[in-house]
Amino acid sequence: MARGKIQIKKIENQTNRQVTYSKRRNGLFKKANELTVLCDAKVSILMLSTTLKIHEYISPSTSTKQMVDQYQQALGVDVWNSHYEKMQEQLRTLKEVNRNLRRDISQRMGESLNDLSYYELSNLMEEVNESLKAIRERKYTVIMRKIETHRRKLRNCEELHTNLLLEMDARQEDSHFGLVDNEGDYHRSVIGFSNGGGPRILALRLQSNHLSLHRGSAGSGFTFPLFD
Amino acid sequence: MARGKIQIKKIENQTNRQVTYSKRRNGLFKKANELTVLCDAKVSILMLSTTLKIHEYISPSTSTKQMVDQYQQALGVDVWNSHYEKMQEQLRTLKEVNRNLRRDISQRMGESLNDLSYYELSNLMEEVNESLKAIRERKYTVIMRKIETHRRKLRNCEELHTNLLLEMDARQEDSHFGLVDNEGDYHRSVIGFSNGGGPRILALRLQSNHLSLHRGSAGSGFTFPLFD
DNA sequence: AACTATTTATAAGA
DNA sequence: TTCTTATAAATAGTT
Repeated sequence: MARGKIQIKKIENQTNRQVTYSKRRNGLFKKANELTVLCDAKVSILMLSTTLKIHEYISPSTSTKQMVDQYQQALGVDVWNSHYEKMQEQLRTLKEVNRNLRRDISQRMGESLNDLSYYELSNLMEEVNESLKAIRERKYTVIMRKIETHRRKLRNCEELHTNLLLEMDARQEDSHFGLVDNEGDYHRSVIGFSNGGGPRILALRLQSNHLSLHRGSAGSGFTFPLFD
Repeated sequence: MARGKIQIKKIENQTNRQVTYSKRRNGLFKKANELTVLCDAKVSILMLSTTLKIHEYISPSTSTKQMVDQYQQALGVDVWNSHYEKMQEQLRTLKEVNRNLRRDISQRMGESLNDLSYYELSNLMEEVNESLKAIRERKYTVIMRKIETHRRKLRNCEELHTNLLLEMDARQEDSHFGLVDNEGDYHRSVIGFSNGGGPRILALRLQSNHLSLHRGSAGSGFTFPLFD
């Protein structure tokens, strides 16, 4: 159309093609806009290049959505159908699965049993019984681990307590000779256990007390009247 | 653009406007097609005139539906379809519910217990135990009803059997006097129990036999070694 | 991105 | 609507 006529066929030179694409795209959009204004029409253009880039023109008075909606209304063709149908199918399936899950769970909870035969009830009972065993076992594991942890904590605290008592005794004995020297030692020893200062000391004493009460009631071999 | 420059603004003369619309529409479509061929691109044009007529151009290698699908996929926006959005929301919710149900059911089956605390395990165990009780109770109800039904059937059959025997005896006795009169009676009495003819009689006998065997092994008070 | 010779589109008229 | 045609606009090839 300028500096020589061209054949309307694919431009093989890639660079050239992209330049032409860009120029003519602008031309097309400009024409579309002129049409929009001159004729009070609505235009929607979607373009997809070989590089898979999308460009669109849409008349200012409308939107692509509106255009497509009007298009499909006029043509009676649901452009969204494929998506829509897939989603509906998904919804149906999910609802079905959901229903089944609810029925299952309900039966496992001992409800909605009226439709089950004797055979099915037997199977269900067997299964629930197995589940109960599994849960009981897991509970047992958890409580055993807890006990072990507590026992270890207790041993640590006892040790701490003993050490503290020894420290106290030693300090009381030493205090007859002089306060200044031993104040340093006192601090260092406490810090060795609690690695903080001031308020921590009170906390330590309370903890130790608390645990020794436990020890008194439980003895060396624990009993668990509430569990199992 | 010819025979005089024009302003790009709405053409007020209606006829003129429609002529221009038609001409420029063709021009636009021609350009779109050239672009399609020259640059191997895909173009979709939707146009809506003031007279509410829809015109479209679509590159031969694609379809409007496909273009719109690709457009929305590329933009990742489905905002323009409220219905679609609602469905997506629904899907999300359902999936979430589903996940929760699965977790719940899984835990009730004694699986996936690792994340549960001791307290939760206790509650779960209590619940499953309650469920087990409910199922056992239901099972008991079902079996009791079955037994009752069987007992009733048995009683009926015994009665039937007795009546049949009596009939047989009576018939044998009567046969000394004449066959014709009593054949009618015989049929009536059998029909009274089986309301069919011929082959049914054999069936009745077998059933009666079958049940009497049961009675022999179970006695008057049933025992159910397999149940509960 | 800018230029420009040339082609193409099209406004107005028929 | 379509054809004609003078002229505006678009653009291919070049820089």
